[in-house]
This record gives sequence, C-alpha cells and structure tokens, in this order.
Amino acid sequence: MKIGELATRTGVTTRLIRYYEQQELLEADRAPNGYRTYTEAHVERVSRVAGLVQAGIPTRLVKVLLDTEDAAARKQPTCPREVAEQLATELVGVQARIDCLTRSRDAIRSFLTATQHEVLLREEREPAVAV
Amino acid sequence: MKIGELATRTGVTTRLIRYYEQQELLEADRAPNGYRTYTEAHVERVSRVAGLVQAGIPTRLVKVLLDTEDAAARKQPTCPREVAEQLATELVGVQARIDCLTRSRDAIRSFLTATQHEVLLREEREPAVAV
DNA sequence: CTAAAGTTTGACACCAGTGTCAATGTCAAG
DNA sequence: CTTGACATTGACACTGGTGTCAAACTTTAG
Repeated sequence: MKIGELATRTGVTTRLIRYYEQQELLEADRAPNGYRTYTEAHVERVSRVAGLVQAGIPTRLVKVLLDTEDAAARKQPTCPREVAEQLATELVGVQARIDCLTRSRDAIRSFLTATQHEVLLREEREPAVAV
Repeated sequence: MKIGELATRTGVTTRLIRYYEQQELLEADRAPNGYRTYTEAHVERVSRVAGLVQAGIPTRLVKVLLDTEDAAARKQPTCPREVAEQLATELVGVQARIDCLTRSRDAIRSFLTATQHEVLLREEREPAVAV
C-alpha cells in the first residue's frame, strides 16, 4: 500500500510518517517509481510509534523500545550487560509515566461516577490512537 | 518553603516551577519580600504536574486533570453534562497512552527476563519523577 | 490527451517545553 | 558593612514534533 492509505488507516498524517522514517523509526520499500510501499505490518508499527510519541517518549527512545519489543518477540537469547542496564533505566521512566497517568485516569473515573455520569464510562471503547 | 527547596525536593528546576505557575498549574503565596512561598502540599502538586507533562499531557490538560483530581477528592456532587463529556473524551486519550506504555514496559520486562537480567528488575524502585 | 489526485523532496514556520543569561533585590553569615 | 547564596522578572534561544506550501513527477479517471 502507498503512504496515503497507510495514513488514513493509522490516522497519522503523511507528513509524520515521513518524519518517523527520517528518524529511523520506520523503513519503507520503494516502488520502481520511487513511491514508498508498505505492508500490513507497517500499520501496526506506525500506530505504535505515534502512540509512544504522544505518550511523551522522544523518538530516539521510541526506536529503542520498539527494537526491544521485536527482540523480545524473537526470543533473543542474550544481550550485553550494559544494554540491559540502559533498558532497566528506561523501564523506571516508563513505569513512572504509567503510574502518573493511571492516577489521573482513576481520578477521572471516580469523578464521573461520583457525579452520576457513569454512562460515559461505557463509551470507553475505540482508543483514539492507542495500540 | 522557598522555591529553591521546592525545586530540590521535587527534582524540578525553578525555571519550570515558575513556568508552571505562569500556565496556572500552580499557585504560590508571596512573602512580604515578594518571594514565593510553598507548603508541603506543593511538593506533591509540582511532582504531579511535572510527571504529567513528561507523560505528554499538554499543560492546558494537566490543569483539567489535576482539577478533576481535587474535585474527585472533595466528592464534588455534580457537574454539567458537557464537562463530563469532555472528561470522558480525555479519559480515552489517557487510557490510550497507558496501554501504549504498558505494552512497551512489558516488552522490556520480558526481554530482560529472557536475557537473564531479571536482577535488574529488582532495582525497579524509586521512580525517577513519578507520583 | 488532459485534468485531478497522489507522491516526492525540501523549505519555512509554529508552538510548547526548557535552558540560560542578565539586571536587580533580599537575606544571612562573617 | 560586605560577600555570597538565593529570588525576581524578562529576554533570547534551542529543540522536537507538526503543519503547510511549492515544484516536479506519476498514476488514474474521464
């Protein structure tokens, strides 16, 4: 698929898709005419990149995180101690963000319940840009 | 306490504390000499502001979130339907970020375990800037 | 064949969050 | 009283993520 379709399917602008590629978060094959071509797998990838960036992770780190996800999936058997330590450090940063956001989320939820608006919590479907 | 102490205790620079105040995320009393004075409660507040900002929440929203936390704590009995809907919307955005980060966190964890570095997971203490 | 829609690269621009510096004022210790 | 540490405000500047526009090319539809 071409960049336009990828954009509509992920809800990420073409501008950003190209930007992410430039930051080396994405790779794209080129058709003979020079157009970028993407596979199904890219849809997922782009969504995750965008999601992490929106969660305040700088692109440099996004790369590391996604690479780790791949490595974890492929059951990489080993890695240098130093890399592992770096990851462990990032881990606490990520966890801190999660805790912080979770707290706000819970506050919103209890507020909505306390004010008789639980109905709105039912609509808590279809994540905006999640994944 | 004065701004310097608040800064060291929260790990947030004085520059940012003043910036947050300017963005109306913080309020400070003034001593007769014009110095800002803070209470214990501010320590918590500043940490949360910084945490949310680092989690990619724009300051305008941070204000809304923290206000909601206060309201939830004070058992506010009601609020206009429109406000509630706005909050419900933000909720899905926040949840999306949480999901996204959680996924990366889990990936890091399983990667570290898979590579015999579980030791490092023990050190998952003292959050950097959490709260 | 032509027009419209989509793509490419590259430039310019904007905004929010931060750092840093300067000039001035306050206060505590020697 | 002087010095040094800390505050105040305000300005300037940088960076990263985005929007937008332009010029040139490709592909698709009519």
